[in-house]
Amino acid sequence: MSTSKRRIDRPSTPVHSKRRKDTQSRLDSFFSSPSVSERPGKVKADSFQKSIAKDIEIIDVDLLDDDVVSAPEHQSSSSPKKNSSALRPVKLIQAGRKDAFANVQHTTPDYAPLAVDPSTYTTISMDIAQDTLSSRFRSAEHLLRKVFVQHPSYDHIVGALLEVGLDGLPQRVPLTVGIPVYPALGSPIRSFEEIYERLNDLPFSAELKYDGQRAQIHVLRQSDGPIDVRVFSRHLEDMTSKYPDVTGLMQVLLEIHPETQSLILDSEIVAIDRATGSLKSFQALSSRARKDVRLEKVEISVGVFVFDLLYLDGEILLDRSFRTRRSLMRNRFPSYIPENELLARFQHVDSCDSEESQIQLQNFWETAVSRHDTEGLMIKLLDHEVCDEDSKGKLQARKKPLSAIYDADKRTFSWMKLKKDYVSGIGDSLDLIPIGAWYGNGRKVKWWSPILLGIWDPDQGHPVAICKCMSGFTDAFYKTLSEQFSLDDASKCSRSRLWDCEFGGFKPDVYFKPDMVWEIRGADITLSPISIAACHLTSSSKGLSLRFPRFIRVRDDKTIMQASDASFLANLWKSQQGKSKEQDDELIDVDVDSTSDYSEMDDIDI
DNA sequence: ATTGCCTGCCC
DNA sequence: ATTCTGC
DNA sequence: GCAGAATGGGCAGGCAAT
Repeated sequence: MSTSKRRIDRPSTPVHSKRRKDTQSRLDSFFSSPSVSERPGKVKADSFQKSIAKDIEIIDVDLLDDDVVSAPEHQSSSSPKKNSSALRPVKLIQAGRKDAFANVQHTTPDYAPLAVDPSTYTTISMDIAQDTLSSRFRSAEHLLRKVFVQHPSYDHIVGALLEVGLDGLPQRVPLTVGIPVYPALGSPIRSFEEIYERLNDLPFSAELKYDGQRAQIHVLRQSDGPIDVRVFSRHLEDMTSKYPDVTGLMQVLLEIHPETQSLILDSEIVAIDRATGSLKSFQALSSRARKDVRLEKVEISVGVFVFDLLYLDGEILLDRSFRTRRSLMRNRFPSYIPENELLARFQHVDSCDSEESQIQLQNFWETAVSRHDTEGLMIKLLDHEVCDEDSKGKLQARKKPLSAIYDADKRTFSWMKLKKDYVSGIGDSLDLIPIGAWYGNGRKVKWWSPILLGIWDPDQGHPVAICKCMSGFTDAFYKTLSEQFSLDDASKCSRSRLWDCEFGGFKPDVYFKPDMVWEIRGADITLSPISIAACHLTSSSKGLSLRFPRFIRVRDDKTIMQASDASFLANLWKSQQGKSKEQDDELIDVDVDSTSDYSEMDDIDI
């Protein structure tokens, strides 16, 4: 077995190839970026965030398993000492240890390209004191991660690493138009109080949070004229062929702005009604065709609601403050509706800055809550926090100052999402009956998970399945539940359908005796292909279900006959239909009766 | 051709 | 997506 | 505070069975 072959160039690692999508090759070929190797990549782009070690595994386990693991001539044939030095990095990697990555990285420059000496690993490890080593590992890992989230190409990174090592890496592999950046994310919060706690009076912007699809749009004017556009999803999938209407929009936009060479925008693509301009549901958007869509074939029009600018004409803007990036974006690229009706619209997200006034902010939130076509607000810190000299040394143990950079791949509190359905008293809360369950997996093997829930049908006098639920339960609750509904007690739980219920398309492993009521929260009511709940009350005779269902609490005070019923559900659904602006007043007739509990409509204080 | 089932991706 | 748990 | 795990509804697309 040859030890000299660099397995980096092999098409894939057998062990890991199955689930890996061919993202890398597409990234590398786009805009004729300088591909380092011709390898048809098999690297899953987002695995870095799961564990750096697991990704480098692709590069280096390849190396190692050829050169070390499956090279018995290097080891004794029978019982190789499990911790023999040459195997150490492999072990670390297999154990998912992050420092394994750094270990490998540090040794990378020592690889002779065609002849790897496995002992290199430990030689280096042994020479350096453990703490020095681990701190070096940490900073190496940190640097690599930072480079990776702005330019997720292993080919480029490994190539640069072999040439210039860690130090020159950021300059060698910078953010590049055509290579997607891992998007910045927002942390969930549940009140304005929490905003002020976190931001402590620093100015922020509140943006409407639209219910669409995240899109990072790259635009590059090529030297010979044509304008290249790429659209990437939140997980960096290339969606360009799904959105010819967005591509077309960006091309005309650059025709209007002949001075512009290149840019990267962050945005939400939202389905819109072409006639009225009102927003359509997420479900409408997701019914669009996804592959090789032709502009004339587009059936659902969209608006591109832009909210950030990451790159402009050769300048990387990630480290600028949000205020700077935003004003650059707004001033340079005003909202625009193309004449060609087939093209997407270019719009800025609606927003209200905290500097305007408390009243305006309050109104903004209330508007967001009342219209049913938005999810809530995104709160974004506008400026980097500055630590003044006085407080520097002496004052309290300060937290790290907040920054308003574009923090690729991070869920920070400089971006917060305040969704209506997080806030108690707002959003859809249902009282549902557990009527069945499935056997759990993994850490939930000992318990029932998910649980099947039903509404109450007063006409038939039995529950009707509406959705499954697996979120919001504590381990302790699961335990209790497994005792309350045990197959040992056939009066409560059974493999066969002993109790009168309708299940629609749901086929649980076990059935529960309808016996209790739980409060379940969700974001939206959906028209469901498998639920038959309230199906006689919907236009399409499809049933209704719940988006993002999660358990809130047991309703000991309710019997199953007091659970939410079909008409309550149907009213919720109707009230959320077609409600863009003010036009929904006639429809709202949700009876706030005994079946629901709206008692705790706590206003949120601003 | 049509239907059903599974995967992969969106949220 | 949401949530809980363990480091 | 963060990563990891388990799994929600629902769509298009692809493939196999009818």
